Amino acid sequence: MQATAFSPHDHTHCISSAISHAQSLCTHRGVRLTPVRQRVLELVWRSHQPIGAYELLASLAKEGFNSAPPTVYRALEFLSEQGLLHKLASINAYVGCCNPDTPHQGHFLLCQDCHQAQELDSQQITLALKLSAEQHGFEIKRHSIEVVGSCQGCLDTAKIRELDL
Amino acid sequence: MQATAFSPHDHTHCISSAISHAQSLCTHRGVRLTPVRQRVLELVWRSHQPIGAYELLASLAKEGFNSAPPTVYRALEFLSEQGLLHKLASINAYVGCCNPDTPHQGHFLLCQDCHQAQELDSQQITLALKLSAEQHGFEIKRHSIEVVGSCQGCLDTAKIRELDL
DNA sequence: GCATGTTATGTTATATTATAACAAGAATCA
DNA sequence: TGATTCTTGTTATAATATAACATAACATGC
Repeated sequence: MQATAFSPHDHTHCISSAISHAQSLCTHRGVRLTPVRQRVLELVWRSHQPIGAYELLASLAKEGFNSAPPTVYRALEFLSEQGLLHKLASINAYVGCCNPDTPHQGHFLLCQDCHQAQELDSQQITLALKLSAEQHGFEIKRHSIEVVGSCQGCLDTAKIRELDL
Repeated sequence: MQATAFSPHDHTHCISSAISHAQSLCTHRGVRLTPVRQRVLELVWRSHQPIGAYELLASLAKEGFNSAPPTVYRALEFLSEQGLLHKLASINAYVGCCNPDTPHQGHFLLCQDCHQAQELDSQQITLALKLSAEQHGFEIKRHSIEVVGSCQGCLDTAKIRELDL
């Protein structure tokens, strides 16, 4: 099985690979991954959960970066435009994108227990949405799907607890 | 074709039928559709677009209702719990639910031109999501889908404008 | 180099959205 | 009627996000 946010993995590797990937992607596109932007992306990846703007801002402040809200919101806007992260509107939090090369929309599983987010890549969902929109003569520009529930790990943990009682 | 938010229709009828529906539903469930709650629901339906909490609050104030934020947020919470409206997280706005009897999740088409919202009811989408979640051992509690784009009417209008040039 | 336009950041203030906490009132019901 | 629960009133504040304008850094053609 592939590595997912919900299963144990070497997250340090995730971060460094995401950053180097972002660097080459930006170079290739002729846009600038400035220090603040890169740092914000690192912080987003470093967090094991979707992270809020003001939490990012606090981290930036500790590290001596400028720490007024526009700083982080601008960085988030840039990273979002470049497809390097997604915003989860239902929880006002941001999460790194695993696959920034191919433009796509965010489909997420959000675990309400461990608060981790797993990005989905389901062509079926995209197709079903497309068909449904077509039936209404609707032209899709972008979309977002946020699924809240419990991930496998947390479900297992809960079951084990029940047995212990 | 059925009536949709994007096609012309007698919206006054929508409102009154939604309210009377809500009334009987609340009676049946033994919960109270108090004056504020009913008025908020009416205002949501009266708006031809998803409407924000503070806009609702301003209307309530004009009508002599109490107009501190908790008033409207409490009403919205109640109505949401009863399935009488949905929140659109991506635009922080609320929209009446067409089908509050059968518990379901919000799937919406949001037109970026006329700002109207159309609720979808696609079993295919729900199924595709369910399958995708199952593959990850994920148990869905709730989900939301928000699709931004252009509705048929606005697309047509745009085409006509092009011809006129 | 350096003038110029463009992009990015700094800074202050404020807008927008939402909730906490506690008091008071109204409905329900034994 | 007293106890209980649900609902609303009220004040304050938290959390999220943007406007507006100044300054700095970079890029580009001359």
